[in-house]
Amino acid sequence: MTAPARHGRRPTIAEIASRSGVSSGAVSYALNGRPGVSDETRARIIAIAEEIGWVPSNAARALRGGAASAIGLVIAREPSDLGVEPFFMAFIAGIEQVLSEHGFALMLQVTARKEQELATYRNWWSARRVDGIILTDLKVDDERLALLAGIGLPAVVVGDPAYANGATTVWSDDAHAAQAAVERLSRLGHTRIAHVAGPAQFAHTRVRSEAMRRECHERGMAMLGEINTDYSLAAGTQACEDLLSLPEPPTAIVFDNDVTALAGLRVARSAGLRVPDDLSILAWDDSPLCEISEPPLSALRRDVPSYGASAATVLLHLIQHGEAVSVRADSAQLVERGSLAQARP
Amino acid sequence: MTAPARHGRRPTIAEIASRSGVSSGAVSYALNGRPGVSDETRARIIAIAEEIGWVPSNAARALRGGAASAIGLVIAREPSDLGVEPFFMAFIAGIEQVLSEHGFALMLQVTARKEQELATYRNWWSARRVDGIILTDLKVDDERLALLAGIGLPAVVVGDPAYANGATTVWSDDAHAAQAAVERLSRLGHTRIAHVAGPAQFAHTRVRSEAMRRECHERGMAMLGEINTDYSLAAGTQACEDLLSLPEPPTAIVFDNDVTALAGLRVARSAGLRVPDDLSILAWDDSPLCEISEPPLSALRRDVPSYGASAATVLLHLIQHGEAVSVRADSAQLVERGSLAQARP
DNA sequence: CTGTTAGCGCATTCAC
DNA sequence: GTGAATGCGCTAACAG
Repeated sequence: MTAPARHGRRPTIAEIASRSGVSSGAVSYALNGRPGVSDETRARIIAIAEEIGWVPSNAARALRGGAASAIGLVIAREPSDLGVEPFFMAFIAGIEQVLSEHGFALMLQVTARKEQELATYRNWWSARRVDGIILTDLKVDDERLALLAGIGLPAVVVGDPAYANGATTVWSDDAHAAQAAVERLSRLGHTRIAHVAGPAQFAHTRVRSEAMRRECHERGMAMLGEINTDYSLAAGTQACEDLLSLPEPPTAIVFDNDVTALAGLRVARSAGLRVPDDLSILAWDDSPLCEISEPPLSALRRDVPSYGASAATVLLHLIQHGEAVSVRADSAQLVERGSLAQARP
Repeated sequence: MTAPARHGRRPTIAEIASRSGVSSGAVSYALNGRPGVSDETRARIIAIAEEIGWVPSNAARALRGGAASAIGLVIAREPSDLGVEPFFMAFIAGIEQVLSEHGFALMLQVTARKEQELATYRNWWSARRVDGIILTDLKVDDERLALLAGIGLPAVVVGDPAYANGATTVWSDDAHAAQAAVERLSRLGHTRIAHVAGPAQFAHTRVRSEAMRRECHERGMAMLGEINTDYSLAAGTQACEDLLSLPEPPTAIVFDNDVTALAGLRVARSAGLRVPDDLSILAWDDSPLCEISEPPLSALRRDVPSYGASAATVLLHLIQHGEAVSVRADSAQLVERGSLAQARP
C-alpha cells in the first residue's frame, strides 16, 4: 500500500515557476508551446525545465482529463503458440517506433482467455490507462468490436474492413496476395493445390481461403482442400499427411504460416517426395525459419514492422483528432527461394 | 431513488458518496477495506459502487503518490532477432500471469538503442508510469544498473547475481546446466567439443562459457573454441563452418540458441557429416524449432513462463515492501531427442 | 499581448 | 464517521 521511498523529489512545474519568477500557469503555457508568454520568457523557462530535468507527470495529465499517452495491445494467443510466431514481435517493434516519437507508451497483455481480454479493455479504459487500443487477430463476427464501440474506446482494427463492422482498420490485402500466389502456381503448371490454413474464425484465414478458392476456380484449377489448423507443428503435420494420402494428392500446398510449412516439408520428405520436384511448398509470412530449411522455403513476405507502424500512426491520429481513415498496407510479396517448381505432368 | 449513471462520465467516488449519503472519505475507506466505516455502511457502499461500475482511477491514485500499478520491461534487441527468439514471448506471458492477479499492467518497449533504453527508464519513473522494472539481458559491467540505482527505480535483474552488482535478481543457474551438458557429452565419450555462444557482453554468455571451459578442463576434455554470435542464422553458420574446418574438428557442439543450432545442423549436413553419428548437437533453450528439425535437436529446456512469473513476483514484493530476496529459478534440463550420440573413436 | 489567479479532476488520509 | 488538504498540470477568466 505504501509507496516505496522516493529518492529525490521530482521537479514540478511549481518549482520551475519559483525559479523563473513567473506563475505556474505561464510555465505550463511555455512548456506546451502555447501562446501567452513572450519568446524570451519561454526560452528561460524551457532552459530551467531542462536543467532540473522536469518531466510532465503522466498521472496529473491523465487526471486532468488529458491523454494517458499510452495505447494498449492484447495478444490473444496461447503463449506456447507465440514462441514460434515471429509476427507479433516485429509488429510491436513497428508500433513502438511510432509511439516513441510521440511520447506514447505501450501497454501489453498476453492472454488467450477471451473474458480476460474483454475485461482488460474495460479496465484499461475505465482506469484511464490507455487512450486507445490496437486490435489484432480479427475474427469473423468478432464480439470485441461491439464492446469497444459500446464503451467508446478508440481502436484501430488490424484486419480486413469487410469484417471490421465499420471500425477504422489497417489491413494488408491478403486476397491480393492469395491471388498472386495461385497465379504463380498456375504459371508453374499446377492444377491441384491445397491450402493448410489458420484457425477458421480468423478473418484473414477466411479472406485467404476465399481468394484462393476464387482464383483457382477462375483458372480452372482444383482446390483440393482447405484444412484449418492452429498454426502448430502437430496440426500442420496432420494436415499435410491427410492431403498427401488423397487418391490424387496436390502438387502444391500453400501454408498459412512458417511452422506448418516446415511441418509439411518434413511430412513430404518422409513420404518420399522431393521438394520442390514432387511437391511445391509456399509459406505465408516469411521468417528466418524459411531460410533455414532445406530447401529454403518460398514465402509471402510482408513488411511487418511497417504494418505495425501504420497501425500506430492511424490510432494516434484517431486519438488526437477523433477520426481517422483506414489504411491499406502493402500486400505480401512472393519471395522465391527454391520450394516452388514446375508441376510434373 | 438511484438516478441512472450519467452517460459518458466515469463514475467517481464523489458520486458514490452522494448516492450513499456519506462522505467521500468514508467511501474510500469502504472500498479499500480499511477500518473507519461500519460493516453495514461498507456493504451499502460496495453495492452502489458495483452497481454503477466504479473503477478506481489509476491517474488519481498515481497522482496521490501511490502506485502506478504497472511495471516496465524493455527488450533491448533488434526486432529482426526477436522474430525467432521464443524466449521473450514466453517470458512475458509468465510475467502477465502474476501481474494480472495483482491488477498490475505491463509497459513494454522494444528498442535496441541503448540511449533510448536509459531514457525510457528515466521517463517511466519520472512520469510515474511504472513502479518498477524487470531488467533482462544483463551484461557484463552493465551500465543500466548504475542508472537504476541512481534514480531509485525498483528493479529486478534477470541474470546471474555475480554480475548484478548487488541488485535483486532472479536467475537460472546456467553454470549448473552447462556442467550437466558437458558431463553428458563426456559420458558419450566426446573429448573435443566447442561452444557457439551468444554475444560476449551478455552475462549469461560468460557464465555458460566459463562453466563449460571449467568443466571441460576438469574432465580432461578439449574446448576447441568459443565463438560469439549475435544468435543469427548467418553468424551460426559462419561459426559452425569455422569449427568444422579445424584440423581436428569437434565431435560435439553446444549452441546458445535454437537458431544457431539449426544453422549448425545444416552446415554439418552440407559438409557431409551425419548428425548425430559424426557430430552431436545440443541447443540451449528448447523450442518447437528443435522438434521440427531432422534429427530433432536435444536441448537444454527451461520453464520460461515460470521464470517470468518469478521475476514478476519478486518485483511486486520489492515494490510493495521495499525489499526482496533474490530467487534462483530451476536450471535448465537436458531434453534428449536424437542429436546426441556416442563419439566415434 | 503578457502574465496571474483560481479552480478542476480524483482518490487518499489526517485531524477532528 | 466528516471535512479539508494533498499531489500536479491545465485552462478559463481576468488584470495590467
